[in-house]
Amino acid sequence: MDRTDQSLIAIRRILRSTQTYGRELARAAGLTPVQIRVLQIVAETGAATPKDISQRMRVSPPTMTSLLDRLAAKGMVERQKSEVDRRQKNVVITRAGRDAVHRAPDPLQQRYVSQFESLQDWEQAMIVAALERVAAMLDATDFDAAPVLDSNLLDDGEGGTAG
Amino acid sequence: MDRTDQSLIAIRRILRSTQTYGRELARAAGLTPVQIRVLQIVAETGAATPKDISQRMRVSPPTMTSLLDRLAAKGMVERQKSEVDRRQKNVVITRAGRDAVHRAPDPLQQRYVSQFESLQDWEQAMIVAALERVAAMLDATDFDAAPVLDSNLLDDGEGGTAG
DNA sequence: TGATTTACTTAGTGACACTAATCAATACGG
DNA sequence: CCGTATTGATTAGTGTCACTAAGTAAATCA
Repeated sequence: MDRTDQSLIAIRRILRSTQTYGRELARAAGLTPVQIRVLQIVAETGAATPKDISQRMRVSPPTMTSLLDRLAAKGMVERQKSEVDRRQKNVVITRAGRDAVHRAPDPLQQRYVSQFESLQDWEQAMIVAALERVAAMLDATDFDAAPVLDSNLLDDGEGGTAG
Repeated sequence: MDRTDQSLIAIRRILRSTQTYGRELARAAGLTPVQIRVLQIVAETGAATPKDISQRMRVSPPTMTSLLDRLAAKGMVERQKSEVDRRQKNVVITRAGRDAVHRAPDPLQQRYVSQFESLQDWEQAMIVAALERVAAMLDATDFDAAPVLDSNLLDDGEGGTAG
């Protein structure tokens, strides 16, 4: 078992725990993980077109339509006609949507943050460096993987175009 | 933006790229990511009961039934009656299933391994240490998160109970 | 033996993902 | 300016994956 295998196993453990655990936690907020992700993106960008969101989430436009249908039915988002291009619609988050995102903080936070923050300073630094290295190796994509972080940043965090 | 946020962003980038990228890659093998995961577990354990697999994947028994139905319909697995308990069934992988797992190596491997292996030795060590730290923080579950690694290890890797 | 538990399946539902086709609005070329 | 092509969003239809509730068969226990 070499280091490559070790690192892969660790990554998979991370994936697995967040995925499965994320389902339970999101459901406690009455929303699915995917729905929360959409809300986060909408909240972060202020007003995005369906196409924007679908590209950001790597999902086809029809999928986004149905996701937005569900979120709109729950009163979490609204679709407004665009002024500049009447084919487009601007998706905006409602008060209820913003509240929901706040109530359903990211699954990662729940079990991770407190532990991370209790680490030594040098450990935190090492972990950040390593994670960013790994992310860079994996995330070699063209698109702007603007990090949807946590709901605390969403209210004022409009300019989240992490390039 | 403190270190906690940085680490969360990095983790999310990892999750996102592997999730979305994983879909495409798994489909190239004619199987979905979930199906591959089942096959990996079955291959790794030799013969597992549906219950075993469902618990391992954190999925309800009916879900596992339908997953196994699909895999059986494709000839990837077989359900054999258990000798010790006739309520149980032993799920075993077929030749075709093993081939499929081989053809569809983990998405992680594809973009990650070559880059990782080109790193300096000290960098590899640092990354492994950091990833395992993060995994331990996230993966605070009761069950044995036996790492399904890559298909190359499956043929002989029976004893993969990483506790 | 009869009641309970356990393992798996069936039935029914919902979320999420896709492709193909549709409709409205914009952009382009002559 | 007008017709065609392109673009943005939706509708229609399908398949996978997830769940709960209920059913069947076998094992266990009182």
